[in-house]
Amino acid sequence: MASGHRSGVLELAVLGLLHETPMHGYELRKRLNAFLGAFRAFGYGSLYPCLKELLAQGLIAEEEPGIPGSPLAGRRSKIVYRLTAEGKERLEQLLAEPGPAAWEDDGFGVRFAFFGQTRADIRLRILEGRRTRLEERLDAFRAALTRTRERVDSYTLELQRHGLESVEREVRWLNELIASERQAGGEQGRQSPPPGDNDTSAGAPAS
Amino acid sequence: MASGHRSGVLELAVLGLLHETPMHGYELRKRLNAFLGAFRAFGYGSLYPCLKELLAQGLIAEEEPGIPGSPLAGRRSKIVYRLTAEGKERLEQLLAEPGPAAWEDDGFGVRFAFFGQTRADIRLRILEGRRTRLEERLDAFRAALTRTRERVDSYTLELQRHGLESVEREVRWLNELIASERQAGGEQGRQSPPPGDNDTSAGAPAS
DNA sequence: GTTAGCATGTAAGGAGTTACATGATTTT
DNA sequence: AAAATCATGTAACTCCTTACATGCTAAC
Repeated sequence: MASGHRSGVLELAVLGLLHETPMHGYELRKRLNAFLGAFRAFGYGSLYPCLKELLAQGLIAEEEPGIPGSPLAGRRSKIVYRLTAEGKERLEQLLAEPGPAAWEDDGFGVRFAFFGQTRADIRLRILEGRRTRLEERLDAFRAALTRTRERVDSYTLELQRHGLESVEREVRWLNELIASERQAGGEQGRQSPPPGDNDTSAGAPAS
Repeated sequence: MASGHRSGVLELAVLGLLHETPMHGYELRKRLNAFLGAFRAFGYGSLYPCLKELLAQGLIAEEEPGIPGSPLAGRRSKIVYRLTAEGKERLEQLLAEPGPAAWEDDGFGVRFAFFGQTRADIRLRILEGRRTRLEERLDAFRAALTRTRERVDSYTLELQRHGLESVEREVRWLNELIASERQAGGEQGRQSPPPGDNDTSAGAPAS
């Protein structure tokens, strides 16, 4: 009920960033766009309504200023948000959520960006899901190429060739990532690193 | 007035495909998705409303069956659409339209796919616009990378690295295309091939 | 004669975008 | 004190997706 018009990339990204540290909207947006960088960008018109609803759902809360009862209780012009306990739960659920959401371009991108907060077995599942998705695309695509071979002009063909190569390239990238995840996961005990928060030297691939 | 809720990728793609040959919706959708292949896909829920409105605007028309006054005048179950003269005009206008629409991911993709129907000078302008757009992205991106360098974990970094490389790769691709356009354009007279319809051996890049 | 897939559509709604409006703070 | 830019928001709209509904036609 109560019209949820939220779910998707933005919610996840906001929760994920606020998990690292509390922030106000303006800064959040900058970090967001730096973070998602090449593949997505949001404006305030998307961000603020999203914050509003996350607040209504109790997933985030306005940070209380240091001294309660101080004369600063009036409207401060910065509103700092932090993740609540429920928000943290929701974040974990979203990051681990199986199914299409995690393989599509955007959904995969955000989830990958937060891999540092994700269990090793789930990381692997997401990487493999993404690869399968891309390989399906490649098949459909190659089939279409062979079928229509003769009937398209060279520009169309060139576009498809370039698209194909891009996807192939991403598959190779995924293969490397998967290999290095498997290695890291197989070496020591099992999956899932100890729930002490990860530092910067996590299990990510060597350059 | 009269609520135009059409403009963007689909309209252009439909007009472009119908320019090549008349078709009914079902087939159009298949061709569409084969054509745009890697980077976009549409469902009937998008296509049919689009056809409806293009029809209302007079940009496309239902094909008359061969024999007028024949007993087949009742509802045929296939509705074949063709491009009208106004539709062709609109198509040319859309393909040549300057500004952001032609540099963004989708807008550029469709326009490039129809380069065979586009004047040489416009092709070059679009390619260069796209390149500029991507280079802006690269700058903003590299700046963000340097600023946040130390504060992100290795997965985030890896994602950004991969994103950066993808964009760089597309820039190189564009550079090759631009070079080969310049060469082809500079060799004979000037820009814009004679307005006799182009055959398949157009000026596209060598593999 | 019934499944499979061709063919056409509609209603509801999701996920943002664009353009606008406005106040607070810092810089010059 | 003017200009820049930080900071927060809303209303309207766009463009597409999902789920549904329906009939036709060819194959088995």
